Amino acid sequence: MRGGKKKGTSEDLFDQRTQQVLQGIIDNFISTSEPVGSRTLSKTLGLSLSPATIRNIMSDLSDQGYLTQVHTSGGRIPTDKAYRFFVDSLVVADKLPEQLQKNIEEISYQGASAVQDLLINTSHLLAGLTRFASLVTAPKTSLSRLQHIEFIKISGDRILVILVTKSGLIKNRVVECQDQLSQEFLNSVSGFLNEKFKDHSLLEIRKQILDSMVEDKDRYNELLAQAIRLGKKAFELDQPVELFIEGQTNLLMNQRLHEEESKNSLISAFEQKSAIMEILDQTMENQGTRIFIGLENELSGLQECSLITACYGNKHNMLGTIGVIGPTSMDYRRIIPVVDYTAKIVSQTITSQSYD
Amino acid sequence: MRGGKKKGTSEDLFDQRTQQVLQGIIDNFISTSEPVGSRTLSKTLGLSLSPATIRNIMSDLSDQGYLTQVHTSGGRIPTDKAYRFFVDSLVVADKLPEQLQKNIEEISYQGASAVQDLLINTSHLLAGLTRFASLVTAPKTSLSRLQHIEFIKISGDRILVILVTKSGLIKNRVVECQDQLSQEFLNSVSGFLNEKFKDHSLLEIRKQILDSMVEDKDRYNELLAQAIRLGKKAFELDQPVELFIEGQTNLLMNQRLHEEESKNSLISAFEQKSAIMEILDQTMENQGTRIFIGLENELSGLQECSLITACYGNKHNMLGTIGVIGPTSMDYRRIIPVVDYTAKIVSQTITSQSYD
DNA sequence: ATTAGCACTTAAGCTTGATGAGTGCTAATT
DNA sequence: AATTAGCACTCATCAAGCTTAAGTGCTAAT
Repeated sequence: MRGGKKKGTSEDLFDQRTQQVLQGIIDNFISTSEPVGSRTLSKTLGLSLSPATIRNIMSDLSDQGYLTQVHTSGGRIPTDKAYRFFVDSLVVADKLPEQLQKNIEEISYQGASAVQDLLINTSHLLAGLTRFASLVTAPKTSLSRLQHIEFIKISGDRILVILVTKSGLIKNRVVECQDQLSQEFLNSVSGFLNEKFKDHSLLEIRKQILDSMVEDKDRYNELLAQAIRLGKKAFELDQPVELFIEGQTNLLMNQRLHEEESKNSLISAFEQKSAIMEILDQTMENQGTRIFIGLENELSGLQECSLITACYGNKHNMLGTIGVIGPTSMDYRRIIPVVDYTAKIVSQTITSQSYD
Repeated sequence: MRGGKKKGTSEDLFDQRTQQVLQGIIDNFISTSEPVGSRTLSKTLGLSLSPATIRNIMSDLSDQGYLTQVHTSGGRIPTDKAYRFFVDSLVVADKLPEQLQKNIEEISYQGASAVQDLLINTSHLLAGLTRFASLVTAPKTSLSRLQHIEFIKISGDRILVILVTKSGLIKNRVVECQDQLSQEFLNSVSGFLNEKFKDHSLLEIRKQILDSMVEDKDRYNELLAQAIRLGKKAFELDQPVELFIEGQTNLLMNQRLHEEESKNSLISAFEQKSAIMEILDQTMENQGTRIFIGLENELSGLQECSLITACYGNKHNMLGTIGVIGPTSMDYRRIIPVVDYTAKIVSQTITSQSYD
């Protein structure tokens, strides 16, 4: 009645029935993790089609790359392409059960007065709710804007630098300093820096400081000189990868990844934190939930997994990313809304705590 | 020649040969993880004893609880008791290879200006060197003595509290405060607290503050009143369990723990961080390396593992504990010196950085 | 005290055959 | 023209039976 499925071209527009069959296979496989055959499908699927008919449809789907067979005879399983199709046609994700919503909302209360705590709570929560591995990145420090900087002398030659960003991040680090500086002097320095740089992004500040060092290096104002010297130390803080990963063990214990080898490559993937950071950074370009299925993942260890991410941020811009990593055959309908809503709550919490 | 081994009593004093056999079995099992039989032993062991003789000895050892058989016939494996004997008779642990020493010494350089960083490095290192799971506790905050406290106003009603302890821990937390307090005022408050409480332990400080609140609650000195109020907030900081665990996946991937069930109970053991902390806290009573083998562990999930711990601290007292968790059949000769030396280096580094 | 010899035990590996779920293809049916 | 029934074929899984190798305990010889 509708568009013919046997067009000869490799168009991937299938009629409604084909789609239902594919859907059925995916659903079935997601819940059982077993290859699904024509007979089973004929029964579980609402449509009253004989196994033979279904076989024909499945055969077409295999040709188009939506299904594969593990063994010559033993049912078929969805490919990455099938999941992609499935996810794309998932117009409206499931509504999140109220209980889950409440669970998620709780992260903002659990004594998370600093952003870091909030993020740790979040990664706990995601790992717990999904029983997969969770990823959470901290707001990128270099893009954050300065809220406050302070120097505290804690011993003769050690100064504690405290940096608070608008997004609510608090960083501290001890720097050593050969000159003996009094606390009063340090106060003037931080006062100066606060006044001059408040609201500027850390990246910008670093740049300006480096510039002034070049230009004014023989300036005779001692305050200024020290301010620049200390400022350089404070702002050049390399950004240690701030990535919270949790629930890796969940993933390893997951029945769906049984091969020893894939587990090992997964572990080594988790060890490449900076590679993961990079991927997550890229997701910040556009808002909303993003889904990487199997081979779509750039990191080879994750190519038997799916990665679901969502960004959080305030009204001005996106700050960081949260996500989960699970088997490609995860229950997308359940997981996507969880990640989505969690990102929303994190955003809200951060916004309400930001100092804008 | 020497004390008879067949005394009838259950004395566990065996002659040298018996001991050598036990040693051989343990060594063999540690390196192969396979039950070891009389024939193998007869060959690998230097002594020229026939399998039959060795069988007799093994039989005795079984009676005394040092060996068990997994199957009726299939070699024997050492029990916890055997490892305990082995470890106890390990008078001098192996000398640590120089390369390893160097690796360990590096932890103090990797940009660890704050104690927390040092501890994270340490837990990384231990997990990496042993390929087991590592545990590191932070110095107990309540026992640490105050080096410096500071309040920074970061928005209308939010105050950042920074606490530096003598041991080099830096803690920060945001507290909310209904009264509008100026930064100058906060400076006086922190000045007051610093002066009054420097060098006191946090526990003590908290107690004194609570006492003053009872005694002086209607005192009219505003500075004092606020100092106490803020101080209460600052020092009542619950102590979130500061325990760094790393390399759990190492342990799960370890061939020696294959049963699904034991893996699961191990995972749940790791989730009970506070229980682990408690065990580690107890080890701080006496210095030196401590070893808990199998059932000696109080936490049920760890009863198929051994826990090796050592404390670190400065000249005055022990601050925290480091340790590793591995299979009972780990290579104690190699692992013990690693934990030992690492603790030594951590102690040195902390001492050199402490503000005493 | 030690050892050789022997009967016995058992895990693990291998083959075999039956079973059942699944497939592709063709021919009959609607 | 689409659907279905029928059939031959494939293959994983399981159980049964068999063999092998490593190990044990016991007894008798050394």
